[in-house]
Amino acid sequence: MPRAKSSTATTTTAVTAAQGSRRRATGRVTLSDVAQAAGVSPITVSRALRGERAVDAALVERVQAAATKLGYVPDPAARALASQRSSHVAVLIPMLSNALFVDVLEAVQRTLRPAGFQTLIGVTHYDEGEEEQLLREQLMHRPAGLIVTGLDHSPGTRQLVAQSRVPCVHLMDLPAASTPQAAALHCVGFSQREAGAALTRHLLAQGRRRIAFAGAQLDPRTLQRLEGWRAVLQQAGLHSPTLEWLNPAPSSLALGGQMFEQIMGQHPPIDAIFFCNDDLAQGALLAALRLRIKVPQRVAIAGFNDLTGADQMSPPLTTVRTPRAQIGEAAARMLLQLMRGETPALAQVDLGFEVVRRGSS
Amino acid sequence: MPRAKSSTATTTTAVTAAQGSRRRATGRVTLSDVAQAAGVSPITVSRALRGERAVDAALVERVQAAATKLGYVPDPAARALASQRSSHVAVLIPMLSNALFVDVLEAVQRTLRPAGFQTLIGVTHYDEGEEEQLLREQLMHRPAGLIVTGLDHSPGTRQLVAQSRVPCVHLMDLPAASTPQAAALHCVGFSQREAGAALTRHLLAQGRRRIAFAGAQLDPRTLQRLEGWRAVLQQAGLHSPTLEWLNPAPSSLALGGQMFEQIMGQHPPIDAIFFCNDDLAQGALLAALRLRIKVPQRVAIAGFNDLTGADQMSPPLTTVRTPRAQIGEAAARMLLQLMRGETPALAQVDLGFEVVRRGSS
DNA sequence: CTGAAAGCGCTTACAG
DNA sequence: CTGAAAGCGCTTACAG
Repeated sequence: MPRAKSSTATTTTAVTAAQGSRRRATGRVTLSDVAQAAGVSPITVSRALRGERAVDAALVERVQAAATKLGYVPDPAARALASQRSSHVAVLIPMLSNALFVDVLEAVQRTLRPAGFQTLIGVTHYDEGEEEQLLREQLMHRPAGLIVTGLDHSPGTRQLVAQSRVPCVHLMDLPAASTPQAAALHCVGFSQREAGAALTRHLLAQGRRRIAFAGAQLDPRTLQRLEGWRAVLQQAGLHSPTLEWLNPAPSSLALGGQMFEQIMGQHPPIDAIFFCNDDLAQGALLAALRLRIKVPQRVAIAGFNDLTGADQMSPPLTTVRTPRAQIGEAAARMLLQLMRGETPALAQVDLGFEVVRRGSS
Repeated sequence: MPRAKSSTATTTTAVTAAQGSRRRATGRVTLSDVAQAAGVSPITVSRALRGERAVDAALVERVQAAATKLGYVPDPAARALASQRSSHVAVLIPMLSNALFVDVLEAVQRTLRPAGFQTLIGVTHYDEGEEEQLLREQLMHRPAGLIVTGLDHSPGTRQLVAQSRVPCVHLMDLPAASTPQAAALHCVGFSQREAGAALTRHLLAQGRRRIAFAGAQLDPRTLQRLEGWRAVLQQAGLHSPTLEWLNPAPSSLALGGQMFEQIMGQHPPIDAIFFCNDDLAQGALLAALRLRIKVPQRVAIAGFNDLTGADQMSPPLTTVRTPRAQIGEAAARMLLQLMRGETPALAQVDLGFEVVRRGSS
């Protein structure tokens, strides 16, 4: 019952208000409105609607009916203020122009949304400083969870994550060593190093001997593939630093074409090129067409990630298929568990990879 | 001064607390802490920090110094609850796998972030129902602004936007007719119809007479390009329904290849194909290589949007360059104005397009 | 130009 | 299993 501080002027209003549920200035339907309609206290409504157990089943039903009837919609801001936790999940990825991360994101969103979480996307542009700054901003919003790409971050970023105590899952990578602190990390990915090694072994098995590695962006995962390549070639006694072609510019079709042209000018001649990402490799394949260089006869070409178009090229591109959608989904599921306070069966999930042999090698 | 309900046991604590600023249970530095440190009231701190005028310059400085010293970070949830408005901007786009929208988004984020707004991305998958559902969820969060793709939406979506009274800017399109309600819309784009017509005129000018239109996804903007193409061909007396190849599946390289193969089987032969998006056209170019069909000798090929790789193809792809980054930025700027309560000089901004002639036509 | 009061709409302990 | 009280951290009128 509203206690109108009744001057005579306000009496009518007070009576009207007393008839229906009490209306706020904002006109919003609130928890109290639902409580009044259902004949229970607001806190019971809160519990019933959130599916908290320890509420009588009959009451839950009555409350839900009232909520539906009034068209009640919870206010996330009020919820966040009271509970010190929002329904946002912050996701940090390097670049949206790399189709890889679009697929990851799609899977993450598809998993998180039905559970009632909004995704807040931060694009770091492969820049540790920008990542830290983005994280700082996102943490202000008290996200319920965090998904970040990779395991290599600035000390500031690591500290922010730790201090925030927000559950966090890492994507696309696995810790190399099994140190105690590595074991504490939650992550879903595969061994980039192993994948690089496997593709290199494939090229060796095809009889290639002068296998170049062409890398762009030079982010941590690219460098791990490089390491895998290097280890295999060294073991075969076929490694030489002159086989390493590294360019810090972002990966793109055009850059792939340029690198291909450069590498093909090298003597003694290269007989295979492992590009660290499919867009580079596709660019190389297009350049080969322009330059009338036969692939794989003159040179074998392989890419990484099996992005759109890999199978459309002439010849179709040999590459490594990475389970990015599965990684996104598994990471989101693991995060969901962590946010519920549960402990995932496995803190570190290896989803593997697959060398896909096509015509280019 | 904290009024400790002092049992003897808590006395020490109370004294300690009285020395410093009063600490909340959460340990957060609040507006009140800053106020106390600066020797002013919380509301003055609020005003000073938000840069609201009508605060003495000297005070502003003192407040800012105190805030910095204490490491004060405003709580967005509290802010949103009190002001009924968050610092989120919701952005609705059809698909992240279309590179077009990645560029738009990048520009939007780059413009909005420095102004203190977080972007909430919703991917509609070109589905009106999903768009409406996403909008409903995002509106729960009381965004300060809204950016949506295109002008065609379900009645429910339109109503939600109108009822919410949240400032809204539309992307990528312009209203066709100048009805009063069209004039009330805020939008930044270009005429899809005109762009379709211009590209068709280009093909006609090259002497092509049997110009097919190959469209996928069949979203509103694709259909507008189709209309532009149709109008030009009809005027030239060269239109026939059999020239229209429409497929509702999502646009992709692979689909472009398939469509190309189908279209090339048609009699009498087609001498040019206008693909509604570059990925289709690129797929067609790749298929032409496989099938050894000469482009542009046997058939001219044109795309739309000038996406990555268009200039890398053999032959390079003729297409329409669309100013998507500029559109994203201009839309974000316009929204910024609207959110400040200002009226943009122009409610509808036409950023144009450009036919880029390359080797494929 | 500055402040005291009230309130935004929810949830967290604490009782019973 | 249910509820009354207090509080989350800010801003919106309303005064002066």
